[in-house]
Amino acid sequence: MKTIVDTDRDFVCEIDAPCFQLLTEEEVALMRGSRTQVFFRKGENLTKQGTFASYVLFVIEGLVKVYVEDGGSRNFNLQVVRKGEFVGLLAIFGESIYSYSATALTDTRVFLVEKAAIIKIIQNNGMFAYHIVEHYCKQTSSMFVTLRGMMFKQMNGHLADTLLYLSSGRFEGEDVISLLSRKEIAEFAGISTESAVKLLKIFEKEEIIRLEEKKVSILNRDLLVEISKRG
Amino acid sequence: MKTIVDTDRDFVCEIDAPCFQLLTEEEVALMRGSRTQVFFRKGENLTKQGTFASYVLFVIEGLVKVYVEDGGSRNFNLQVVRKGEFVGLLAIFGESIYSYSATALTDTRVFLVEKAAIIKIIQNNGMFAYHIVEHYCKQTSSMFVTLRGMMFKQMNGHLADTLLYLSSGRFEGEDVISLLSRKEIAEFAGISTESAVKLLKIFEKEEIIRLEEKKVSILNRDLLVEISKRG
DNA sequence: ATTCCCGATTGAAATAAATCAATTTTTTTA
DNA sequence: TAAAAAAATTGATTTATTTCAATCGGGAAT
Repeated sequence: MKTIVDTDRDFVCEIDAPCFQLLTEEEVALMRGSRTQVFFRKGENLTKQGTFASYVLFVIEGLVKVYVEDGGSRNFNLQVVRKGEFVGLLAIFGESIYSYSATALTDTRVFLVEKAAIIKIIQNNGMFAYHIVEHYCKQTSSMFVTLRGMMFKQMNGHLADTLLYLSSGRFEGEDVISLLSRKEIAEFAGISTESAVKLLKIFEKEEIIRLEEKKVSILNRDLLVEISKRG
Repeated sequence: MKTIVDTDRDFVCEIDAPCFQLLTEEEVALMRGSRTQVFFRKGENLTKQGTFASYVLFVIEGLVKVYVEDGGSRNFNLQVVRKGEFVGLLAIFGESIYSYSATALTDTRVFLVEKAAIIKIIQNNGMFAYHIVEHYCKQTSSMFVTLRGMMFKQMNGHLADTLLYLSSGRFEGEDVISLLSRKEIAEFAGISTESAVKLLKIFEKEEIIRLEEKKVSILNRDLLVEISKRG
């Protein structure tokens, strides 16, 4: 991990995320004092599940895969985080242990904010806290959706959900799927790599998707939605 | 659902939950103006997944089962909520749709707080917001644990986790398991009722638990923890 | 260019758990 | 109290999906 401290540029100029507009000058100063810019190369870990979390990460540039591990070799990929979003915000409270691991899917630029600074600002600035609460709500909501999906659907549905998620507008046209190996796609769907490979072929045969190398093009989104709904 | 409005008693006297101590008189007044007391009989629904959520529920007395549904007949039970805890707080933001259903395991007394009142107080009172954030952190953390469990463990581990959770100190000695049917226990473990029944028998034979009618006594908690860890 | 290695692919076998079907027990209702 | 309904139990069967084993292919290193 290469740490490149950047004290010259102005914090507020860099960060135009909505929630930072809410800070007073005092709070900006507090955060400026406690943040550090860091680069992560593709494949490097931003957080590691179970390790002590003393800071929160805010993504400035790049894509990050968030996943949970079973300790052994199995992972389950939860989401792809992009610029303007936090990683590790959960660890602010309670045990200060990261609940999940995160690795860079592309070269990624983040800044680290001391937990203490975030906590202080949350306590002092209701509007900022409100945005943090909003973040949690969304995260938790999406966890509910994920959990329900995992509990009630089977392979077809899981893979359909994965393809829909990874090809959604959320990533502003970036081709996230092409950044992933078959194994990683399988880990998003929560199925074995072999199952993912076979099922992708089946989807291709049914003209739901087109496969070219690592690229996966969605040919029939409606049908994917249908498969997702059926479960 | 029987709605019993109770405007006589004093809000603050009733509610000694930590987060309400943080409110200013103004805020208490705001909340007092927008809350309604309601009784739910055992088995009644406090929230129904997918319905519009205009208020948040705060449990004053009783036990509530929170679960997600698949639309059909299958449920997955997430947690048991007790007095002093919120239900439906998630719906404050975003779509205002309950992400989960909740039903009373015992006769339950709650009060309903208008979403708008909660939002206003969060925005104005950083310390209160901080507590709400804490609530979300805990909820999300436990979702991560649940999700990891569901993804990586199998039946034994699921049932062990369920028994450990339901017999934990969290419920102050209340015998939660006895309130549940076999089907409901299975729904906590995320396995079929038949599997739960068979596995409970096996645990009994291995002297990990004792079964008497609906009562389940934990004889060997360490072994359950071991089974939970093994997965 | 050739070898090596890792990821992708494919089919066959194994397996965990669900479903099904039948019976017993418990609870509710009349 | 008897009858009916619901829940629990049990064993047999089915099924979805994983695991295993073997092969293929493309890029990196030599």
